[in-house]
Amino acid sequence: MNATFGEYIRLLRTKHELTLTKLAAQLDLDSANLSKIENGKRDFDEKRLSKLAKIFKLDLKELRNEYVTDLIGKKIYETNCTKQLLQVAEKKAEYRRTLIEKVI
Amino acid sequence: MNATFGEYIRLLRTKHELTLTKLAAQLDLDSANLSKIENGKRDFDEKRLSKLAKIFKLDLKELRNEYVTDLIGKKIYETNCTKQLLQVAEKKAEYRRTLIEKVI
DNA sequence: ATAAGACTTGTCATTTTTTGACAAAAATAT
DNA sequence: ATATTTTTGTCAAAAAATGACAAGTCTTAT
Repeated sequence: MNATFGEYIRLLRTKHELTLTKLAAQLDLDSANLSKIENGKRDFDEKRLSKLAKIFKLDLKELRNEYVTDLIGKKIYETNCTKQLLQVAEKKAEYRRTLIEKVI
Repeated sequence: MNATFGEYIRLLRTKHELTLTKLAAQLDLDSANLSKIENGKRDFDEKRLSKLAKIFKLDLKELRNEYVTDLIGKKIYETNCTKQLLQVAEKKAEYRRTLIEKVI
C-alpha cells in the first residue's frame, strides 16, 4: 500500500461508498476530525484500529502493519533519515531487544 | 554506536569524568532528570543537541544522526517492526517525499 | 439559482503526555 | 562514617494531542 494511512482510510471509505459522517460515527469520531485524518492533518489513534478492521472486515494484524509502517515511514520522512541511517536505526532496535534479555 | 542515546551520553560523560550534576548544569537540566535520560527513563530533548555537541566538541550533524537513529530505532523496537515491514515503511517515507513535489 | 448533502478549515476547551523541579533514598567513594 | 554521586518518586507546569462545534467551501440534484 503506497499511501499514507489517512489516504488508505479514504480509499476504504470511498470504495465502500461511505460518507465521512457515516464512517466517523462508526469510529466514534467527529466527521471533521476524520476529514483531517484522511488529509494527514491529524493522526489516527491506534485505539481505533480494531474498530476500523471490523468495519471493513480487515485482518487486524495486517491493518496494524499498515499503521505501524505509516508511523515509522512518517518518522523517517520527518527526520530526513537516509537508507544508510535507517540501517543504523535497525541495529539500534536490535540492540534494544538484547537489553531486555540482559534483565532476565 | 551500539547503544541507546542515553547510554551514549553516559559514555561521553564518564569519559570526560563529569558528574551528572556538572553535565546537567551545562545542559541546563536537573541532574535527576539527566540520570533518567541516561537510564532510558526519559527522552533527551532535541533542542539540547547543540549544547551537547559543544560540550563534547562533537560534530552536530553526526550527533543528530545518533539522535535520529536512536529515535527511529526505539520506534522500531516499540512497534515490533520487522525488517520486512521496515522496508515498507521506507517506501512510505519515499512516498511522502513525492507528496510535497505534487503540491509544488 | 438554490437547497441539501458532503467535505474542509479554524478554533477552543479538555484531556493526555511530557517536562522541570524538588525531596529523599540508595549507591559509591573518600 | 561522611561526603558525594546517582537513582527514584512525586507533582505542578508546560506542551501536545484530542474532541467538539461553528462556519466555511464545494458538489450535486432539483
